[in-house]
Amino acid sequence: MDSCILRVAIPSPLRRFFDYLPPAAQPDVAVGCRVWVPFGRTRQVGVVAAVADRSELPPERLRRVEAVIDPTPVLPPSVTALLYWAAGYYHHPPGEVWQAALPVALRRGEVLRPPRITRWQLSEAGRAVDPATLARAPRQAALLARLAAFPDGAGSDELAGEGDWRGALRTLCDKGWVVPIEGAAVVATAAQPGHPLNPEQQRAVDAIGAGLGGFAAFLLEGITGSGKTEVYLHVVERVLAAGHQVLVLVPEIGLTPQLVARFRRLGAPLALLHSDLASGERLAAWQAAADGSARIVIGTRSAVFTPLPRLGLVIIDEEHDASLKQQEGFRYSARDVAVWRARQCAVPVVLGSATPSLESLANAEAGRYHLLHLPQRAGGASSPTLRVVDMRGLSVREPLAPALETTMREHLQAGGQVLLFLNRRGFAPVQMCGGCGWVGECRRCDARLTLHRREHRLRCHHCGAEQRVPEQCPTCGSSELVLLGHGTERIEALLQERFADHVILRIDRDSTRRRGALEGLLAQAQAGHGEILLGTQMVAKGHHFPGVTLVAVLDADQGLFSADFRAPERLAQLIVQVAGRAGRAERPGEVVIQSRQPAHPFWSRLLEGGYRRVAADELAERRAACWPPASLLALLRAEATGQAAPLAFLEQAARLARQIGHDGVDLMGPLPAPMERRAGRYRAQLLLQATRRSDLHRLLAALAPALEGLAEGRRVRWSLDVDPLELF
DNA sequence: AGCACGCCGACT
DNA sequence: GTCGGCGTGCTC
Repeated sequence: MDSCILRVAIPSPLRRFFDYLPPAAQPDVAVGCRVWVPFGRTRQVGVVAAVADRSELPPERLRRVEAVIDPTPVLPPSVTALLYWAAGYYHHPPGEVWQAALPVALRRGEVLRPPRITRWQLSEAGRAVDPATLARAPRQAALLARLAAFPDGAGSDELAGEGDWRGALRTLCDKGWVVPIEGAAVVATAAQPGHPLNPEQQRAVDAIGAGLGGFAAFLLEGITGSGKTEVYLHVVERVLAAGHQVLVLVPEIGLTPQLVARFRRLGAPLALLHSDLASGERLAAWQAAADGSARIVIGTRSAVFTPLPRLGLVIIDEEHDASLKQQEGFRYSARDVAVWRARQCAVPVVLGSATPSLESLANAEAGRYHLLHLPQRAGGASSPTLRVVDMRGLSVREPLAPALETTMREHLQAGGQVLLFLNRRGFAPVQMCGGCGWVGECRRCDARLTLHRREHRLRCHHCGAEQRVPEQCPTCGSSELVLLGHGTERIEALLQERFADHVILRIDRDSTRRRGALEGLLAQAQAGHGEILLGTQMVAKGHHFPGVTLVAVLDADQGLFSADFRAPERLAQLIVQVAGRAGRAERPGEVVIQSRQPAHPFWSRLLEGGYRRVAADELAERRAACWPPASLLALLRAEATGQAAPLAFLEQAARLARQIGHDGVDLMGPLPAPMERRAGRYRAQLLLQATRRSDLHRLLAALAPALEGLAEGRRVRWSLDVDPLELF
């Protein structure tokens, strides 16, 4: 047989593989190995995706692989198969898909070495240091104290903390108090006993346990505090005992320190994979997963592609969370990829959430997922009560209803903490001239500028642009500038007046910009020092505030009238997740929702039937309106500095689609994006909708490669989003 | 994307 | 006379 052909995935936006001849000295190269290849006038790292015996190209056009980087494949056949599927499903260029599966160090062509990382240990001298001498170096003092708890040395996972902890660590090393040691990337810790299960938890563990050894998908719906994590842990113990690995996907690792800590207590070697790791650490963790030494792998989105030779179970925590979907470039859903992977590897997958996505609920209804329900809070804590406070009749300048203030005082008096939720940061979202009606608008976006009073800036929340706050109206010169609306900064100021004898902690992107500030504020809040906590999105996810007995949603109406068909689902999820912060301990919680639309049916559904009732009604509405999950979407987006180019490209795309034939697929648009101009670029989109997956795929399979050839495509930045979450 | 080629305008 | 703007072509 004549020499074989290597089909290589190369990072480029082109939707195809590239064929090469193997090096003359090495005719056999395995699928999954990285290779250096000449590509155009450059040199690239590619991954062998297939070995063929012939190429569609004439032999004289084939070039030769320059060097084979890996003696054995970095990607096993199972991951290669997963990537083929993902590239096909998302109609994304394979080179970028294969690249997404590799840690950055491997993308650059670095050679794999044994997975060892640096751990740090106190030296003799370090153990003798009197902490008092480090009073003016609090980070060094904190690190020393933490290191004392790890006699065998600690990795950066254990040491990461506030501010420039790496700098502090370097100083300690320079002083000779801390010494680096080379060690395995993952180490086992002492196992600690778990908690006993209640009957529902036990049923869930038994059901999942019965599914081990084959594919099955479980939707674990457990209200906050119902003990989902405990169910995971018990199943994981069984998987570990059978000698298998577990993959745990989480939306953001920073939000799940408690989850990670509890998995750690199982005592099995555990690797974390997330974007905050230095590239060497990430590579070491990836290798530990790939060589099987890490038994538990907890990671964010891209961890779904990690090689796991002994995979026995996949867990997706907070499966409804939008962070599981990549929002740029290769726009994959880590949840959906994970379910496919579990099926391919014949292992069970558990999707956990207190507020499951409508997609997953529909899958459960259709019998594709087994629904496991944890209806009660573990440990007998009672669920919070919800109530809507009518804001009608109250001046728009007043952000707090008197009834809410009264309730706040009651809870504070009883020693409870109060958590106020407002999804709008800054002082005021609009600055307007009382004389002529001028409002501060962003020069680069179709958006208003938010006033940030402390920094004395007008800031655009869409592109980050900043301006000085004008003293007078730039149009008419009037000095009568009024502020409309309330952001967290303004509510904070108001609370400081009305609740002068209480501590107020504001937790939003602005108050936590400094490194370590979030950890500090959270620690303070969780220790019970902050009597009133005020926060945005940030407080809705993950963190527990055991002292909170009252949660109030200050402006819940925003999501009620949005053009986005997912808005009600998101609003319900947000409110239920925020409500879950209350009454975690023995004290029952109370949740107050301020609304100027108290009669809206959404509220009665949520109050009477909880998340499940809202979800059921929304699902019915989606089916009536033929939105997902009753239909399938793909969104073709385009943006450019000029207004016409995106629309022209999409018109051309729509014409192509008609040429190809779009039976079973509706073309909606092209239309300018709801916020047409953002960061100086005009944006437009073409929505494709189908009831059958096969119809949509048939069209996209022909359309996506054809778009690459469009001249209009060179004048815009375009991308294809299969199963889009955001229609903007 | 990343790079090179080629064809037109405004400069030393 | 060139430097450089971006439209176009190509990548096994």
